[in-house]
Amino acid sequence: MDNETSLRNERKRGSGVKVVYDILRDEILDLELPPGSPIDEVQLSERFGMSRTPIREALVRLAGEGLIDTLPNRSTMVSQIDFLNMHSYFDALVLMYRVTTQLAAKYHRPEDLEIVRALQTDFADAVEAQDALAMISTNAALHLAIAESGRNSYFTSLFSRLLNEGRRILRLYYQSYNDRLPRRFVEEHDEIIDAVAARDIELAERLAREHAEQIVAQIQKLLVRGDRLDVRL
Amino acid sequence: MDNETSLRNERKRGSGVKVVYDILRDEILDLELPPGSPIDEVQLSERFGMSRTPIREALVRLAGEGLIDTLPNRSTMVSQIDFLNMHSYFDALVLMYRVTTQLAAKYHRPEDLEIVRALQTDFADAVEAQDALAMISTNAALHLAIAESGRNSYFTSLFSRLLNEGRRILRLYYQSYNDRLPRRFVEEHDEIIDAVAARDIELAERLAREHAEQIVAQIQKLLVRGDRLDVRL
DNA sequence: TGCATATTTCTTGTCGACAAAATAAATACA
DNA sequence: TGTATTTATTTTGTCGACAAGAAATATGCA
Repeated sequence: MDNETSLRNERKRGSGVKVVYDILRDEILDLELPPGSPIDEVQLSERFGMSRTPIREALVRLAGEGLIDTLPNRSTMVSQIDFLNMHSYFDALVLMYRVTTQLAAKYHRPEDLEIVRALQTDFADAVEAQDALAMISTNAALHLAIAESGRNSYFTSLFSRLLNEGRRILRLYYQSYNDRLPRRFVEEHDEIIDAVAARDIELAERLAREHAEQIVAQIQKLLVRGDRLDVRL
Repeated sequence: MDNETSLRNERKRGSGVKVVYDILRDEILDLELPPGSPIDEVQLSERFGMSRTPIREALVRLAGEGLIDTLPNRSTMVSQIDFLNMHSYFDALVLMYRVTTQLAAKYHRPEDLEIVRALQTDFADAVEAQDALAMISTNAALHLAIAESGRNSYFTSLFSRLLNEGRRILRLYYQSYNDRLPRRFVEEHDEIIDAVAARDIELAERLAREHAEQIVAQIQKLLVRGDRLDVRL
């Protein structure tokens, strides 16, 4: 808290909203603020040492992404994870894995792969170090980089939303593994990247699908058993 | 302008933001506010008879959906239609047509089809009346209803975003037809709905794809010739 | 004591005003 | 006259304060 209030007077105009937005977003996605946590504007304005106006703007943006729910004239709280519609989430996630990887195999440029490979190294390091939070974020960054090399901003932004939403679920998931993840994931990533680099569109799509479906299957073992994951196009 | 200012004193608390948001959104999507139009907060606050605060909140939400662009500390304007990345748009649109229709064939319930059929009637009426704006909105409503009967909120919301974004392009497109649209579209809709009702998943997906690709192809004839529309999964 | 109504408290929604940033206009100087 | 610097204007970002709605508490009455 001290870190934030100390910035009170050395803040650039317009930066406040972004700071609040980023911090709250991370706290929500990392389950530091678990679903259902009340969000109080005055409390936040005291915490960040600014008036309610910029806080409010950050909250509006978070609400726009569905991360918080606002009851009119009443309280606002961190939105619940929708376990009932989890199958929707998994369907969408698998499809986006497939589509973005496939497009990456088609349209990537050499310089994209450098970034991707660097992020894959980061992910491997995180697995080696058994750092769950780092695994989640580097994994997301890696797949987003692949998606971006496919050059379709609509798919990328939906994928990004899904991966973020997933951070909340994955946080639970990784915990169940005692924050240890098999190296197989690292190898699968390598195979996917190789297929993309070789521009083997079908292989890239198949590997991405298998990768995604396997992750989903493992998560589902932990959750209410959804029985509707069979997207075939 | 009078309509809006007259509501100055009879407004329910909290409703202002929604009103401003809805109106501006429609004006942008219907090209009443063409891309690049400057958005002035004080001007809007005078127009709607309220302070800048609720105006600002509406603008933040619009910016969140990419409908306006905000230059920090400077002007904010209606965002440009991205003709350069149009292929991305078409790829995403076609895929969403396919996925949502396919899921509808799988998971729709009888009561969903009543709504869908009613909206199809509305669309047919609009075509008959040669009312371009009505065609655009009823067409979007119809396909969204189909999507919703597929019960995947992630796909539905991306599809909704795409159809809205499309309203700006379609507005140009329909104009090129002199606001007349062939009845073929009505027939194609009927076929799609029948396939969904029969739960013929493959047929529904194929018809939706053909429907979408045909529309896209016709739009592309009007635009910068994009050469990257060949999504095959 | 139990329930309905009134009052208080608490949080959000809105407002008007001020300050900072950027742009446009004006002035000074060569 | 042309350019650089200074000043004014415009527009956004932030603030503190107030009002409305809802929830919590207190009061009145049977």
